[in-house]
Amino acid sequence: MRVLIVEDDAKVAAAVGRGLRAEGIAVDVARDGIDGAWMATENDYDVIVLDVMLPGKNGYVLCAELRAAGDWTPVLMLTAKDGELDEAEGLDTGADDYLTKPFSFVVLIARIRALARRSSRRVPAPVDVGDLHVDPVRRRCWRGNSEITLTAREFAVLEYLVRHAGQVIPKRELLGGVWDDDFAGDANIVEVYIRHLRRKIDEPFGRRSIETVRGAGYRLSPA
Amino acid sequence: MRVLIVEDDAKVAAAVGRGLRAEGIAVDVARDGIDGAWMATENDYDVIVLDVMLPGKNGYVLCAELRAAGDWTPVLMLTAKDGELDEAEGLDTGADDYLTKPFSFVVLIARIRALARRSSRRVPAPVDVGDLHVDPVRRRCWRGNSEITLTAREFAVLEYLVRHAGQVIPKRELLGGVWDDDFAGDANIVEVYIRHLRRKIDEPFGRRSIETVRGAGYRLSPA
DNA sequence: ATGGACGTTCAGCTGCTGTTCAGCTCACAG
DNA sequence: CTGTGAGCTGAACAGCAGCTGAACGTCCAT
Repeated sequence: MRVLIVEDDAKVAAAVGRGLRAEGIAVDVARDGIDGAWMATENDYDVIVLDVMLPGKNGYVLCAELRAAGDWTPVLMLTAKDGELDEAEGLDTGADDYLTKPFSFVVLIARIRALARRSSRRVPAPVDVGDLHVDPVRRRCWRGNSEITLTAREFAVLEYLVRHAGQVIPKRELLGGVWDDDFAGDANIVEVYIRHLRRKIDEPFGRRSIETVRGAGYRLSPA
Repeated sequence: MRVLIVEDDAKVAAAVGRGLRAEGIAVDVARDGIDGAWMATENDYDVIVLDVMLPGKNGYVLCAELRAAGDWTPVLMLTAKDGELDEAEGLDTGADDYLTKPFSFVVLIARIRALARRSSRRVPAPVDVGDLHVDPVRRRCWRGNSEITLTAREFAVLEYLVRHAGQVIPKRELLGGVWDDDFAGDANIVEVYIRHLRRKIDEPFGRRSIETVRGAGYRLSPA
């Protein structure tokens, strides 16, 4: 899952970002409305979290622009304090949900998940690749009848692979799709997680469903 | 991915070129508008990075000419300093994005990738030439029912041939299209890869689909 | 404070793959 | 028929992409 946060308050942005990342969600942060608009159009997010009060371009305007451009990515609007802005107004510009500060983390995450699940275009439904069964909503995964325990990041990688089953996914794409855009580290991290996944979903079952395509990337096959 | 940079400042061009190549992107550099126009029309790029201030022919004019000629390769315009040129003007002549100097490398690369991604959505379809089936997305290839394993470079060469099936492709064009344009090595490398491909996709099947056109190049035929 | 779970980094290893090279074949011109 | 150069071919080699186990640091629950 990939989320864009448009928030000028660095503290809030950092805190929310950390929290979501701990949940295995890839987070990009934009600090003003201009950047936010650009990132929203250039990338594919599951949910966009919009602060209402923004330098450059306020949240309502930004949201309305996205909708006008045909972008229906679910938007969660953050209002600075209760009553400051009319909820109805927020919903009218095309936001799908709103939340008033201060909010609890748990609620924020729950709402983000709900929005991601609700959006009909995406594929929140469980996916099968051969006898591998992945349920993004419940964050659980089975090979045949045996349930497999995965960490947040492992699940995120597997989910990405499953959603593009059969295709070759370049390492860079995995990095961009599962980790943050500004992830500075070594691309080797992808290999490490592929290793973890293989050890959990393939080796115990004598399978080899995650293939390496040298010089190109990885491919999840039903094999 | 292949990028053309039209930039008269040798320092900037060199730095950007080095950086992009380190990212695995093939880079060609033109030093003025005239050269840039010629290279842009002669080769097929994923993205063109245009400096606005250019000797010979400025970036806006060059971009407008490309568009007029039906070339819709994504263009990223570089303006020397903020406000020097109107962003709207840049976008109006057909540029897809702009960036003001000085810019950060990370941003430049991100924007280039974004532009390439946006346009690359149109070419992922599998191609058939006779009973040879090539699927670029899955990076797989079949002759009839038998799957053929190819290395990254072999696949790149075959993909190029398949996309221009029936045409005679000069060795130089293959070198330019599959390798980096300023590839320093021996052109014999093309012959070597043609040999590899023949051994994999023709000889085991008693075919001769890659023909040599002496003095001209190679041609992939459905035979 | 302690211990564990998790994400990330690191260094060494392995085998594949891209490239070079030298000698060969063969088509074509004279 | 013969010379020439374009193209063919197998082998050799160096570099690096990918694999792997382990160590490290951080966060969290106990």
